[in-house]
Amino acid sequence: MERQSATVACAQCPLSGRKGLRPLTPNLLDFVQKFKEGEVQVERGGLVLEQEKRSVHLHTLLEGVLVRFLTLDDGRRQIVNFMFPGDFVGLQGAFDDKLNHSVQALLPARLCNFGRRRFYELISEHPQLAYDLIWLAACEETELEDHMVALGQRNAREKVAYMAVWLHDRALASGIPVLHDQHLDLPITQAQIADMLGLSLVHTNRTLKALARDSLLFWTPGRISLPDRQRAVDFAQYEERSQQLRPFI
Amino acid sequence: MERQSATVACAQCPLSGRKGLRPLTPNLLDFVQKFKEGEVQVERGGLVLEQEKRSVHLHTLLEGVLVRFLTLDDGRRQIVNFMFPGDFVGLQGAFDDKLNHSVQALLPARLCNFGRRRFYELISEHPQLAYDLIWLAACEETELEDHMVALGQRNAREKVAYMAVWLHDRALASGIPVLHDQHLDLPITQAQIADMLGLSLVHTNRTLKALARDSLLFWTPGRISLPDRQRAVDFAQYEERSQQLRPFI
DNA sequence: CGGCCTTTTGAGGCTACTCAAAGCCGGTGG
DNA sequence: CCACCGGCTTTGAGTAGCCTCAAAAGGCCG
Repeated sequence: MERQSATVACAQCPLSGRKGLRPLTPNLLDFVQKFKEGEVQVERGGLVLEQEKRSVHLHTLLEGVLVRFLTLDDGRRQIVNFMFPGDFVGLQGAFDDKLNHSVQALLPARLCNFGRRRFYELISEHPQLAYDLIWLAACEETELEDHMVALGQRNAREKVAYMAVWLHDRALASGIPVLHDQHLDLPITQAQIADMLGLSLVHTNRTLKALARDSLLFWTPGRISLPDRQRAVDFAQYEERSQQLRPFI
Repeated sequence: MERQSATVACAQCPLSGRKGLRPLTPNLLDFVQKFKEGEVQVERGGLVLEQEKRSVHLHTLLEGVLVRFLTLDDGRRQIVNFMFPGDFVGLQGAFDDKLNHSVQALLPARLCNFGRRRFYELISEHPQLAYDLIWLAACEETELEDHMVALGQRNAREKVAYMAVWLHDRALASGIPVLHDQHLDLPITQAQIADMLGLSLVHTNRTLKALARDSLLFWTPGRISLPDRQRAVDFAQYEERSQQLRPFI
């Protein structure tokens, strides 16, 4: 499921220069290097973090896409967010002994490891890093709030449209290829769409069909196509967020 | 709606020694004092922050209870969280020019003001403050995730039970009085319950009736009573979170 | 007393759910 | 090379949970 992989020096961090991300200064790269404790590679479907367990590491996602979800005792699942390169993974692990959520790889992923024990040390010497982490946490909060609006206030079709546009935006903003600005290749199953939007699997399928019939969006296995983004945005009442360059650590 | 009020020195901060909160060291109190730019008092129903606007200040909630919500263009509202004394209000305002949500006072509230411009300065000199802020942000994230599970996976009765138990927990943990460990006095309208849980007003009302019929909980205007907390917890599949002392700034 | 906000109740309808089963596709092994 | 298997998608049928429209009742305040 997981395996260690050859570690890349921070100076060669694949995130430096990645579209949408604000590069770290050489000075900070040097500093962060001292905290990097190798990398993990996780294949498609593999678990990065597991709910109820405690994590030894915090991570930065170097490559790939992740899903974050909670599971109830009776098996119901709620996907709370997707994570893209540059995102900080497992922040809660720095404070709580038990994790609130699980994290799974949607695409083969590579993550950078930081020791949980040295977290305070990591942020205390360079306030810039602390500032950036708070920034990322604030972004994350904004995203969750937007997802909540979708969950609570939108109907099935609006929900799916919202999710499609959001994924497109997020992919574009983090340098995941989007062919012709329309086609996003991500292996998201209908069961996952259902678990994110609080819909049943069957109704999710029918809703996808309906949206395709109206040519609003085509969510085929492995690909999300938005022939007319603006129309989808309007339909979903999607609220555009300012796309600043995101920091990463 | 808002008015300035007599400022209290940080050394006399009403949050020091408040139940559930970890007091600041005299050293830090002194430091924070330099950033305090007065207070605001907001009456019941008054707006603390407004969506789409930019805020000049960040705040710490000294007294009272707040609701945080987003509004769609067509008027649909989604309440995303409630805030209790010690909570940091308006973190997003430190980074984005436009706020994602509005914040309204549920009880008469008093807030401490910090200048948005000096945010970096505030966290950079004392890493402890940065660390605490990241902690609070992580807590907030956990809460939102739990709310999302309620929104996406629970039915109407479970949702209401979840919300009641959660509010009780949060009130207890921040020193809001809960009579006999059962009765929490909070003026939450059925419309607000509906807006938090993604239910219609009518159905919310019927659900409350049904829960009262089963003696699971009594949510009368102005008061939430839980005669048997454990039964409500089980019914809602409420997940208990570790209650550590929360930091505040 | 009148007006406004909130709560309550009734009736009818649609959205989304459950149960069930078939089709599809890629992978595996005989 | 083909049969088999498991995971995912698709479709049908019937139903229940929740919604909308509508209106009355209760409570608070000027």
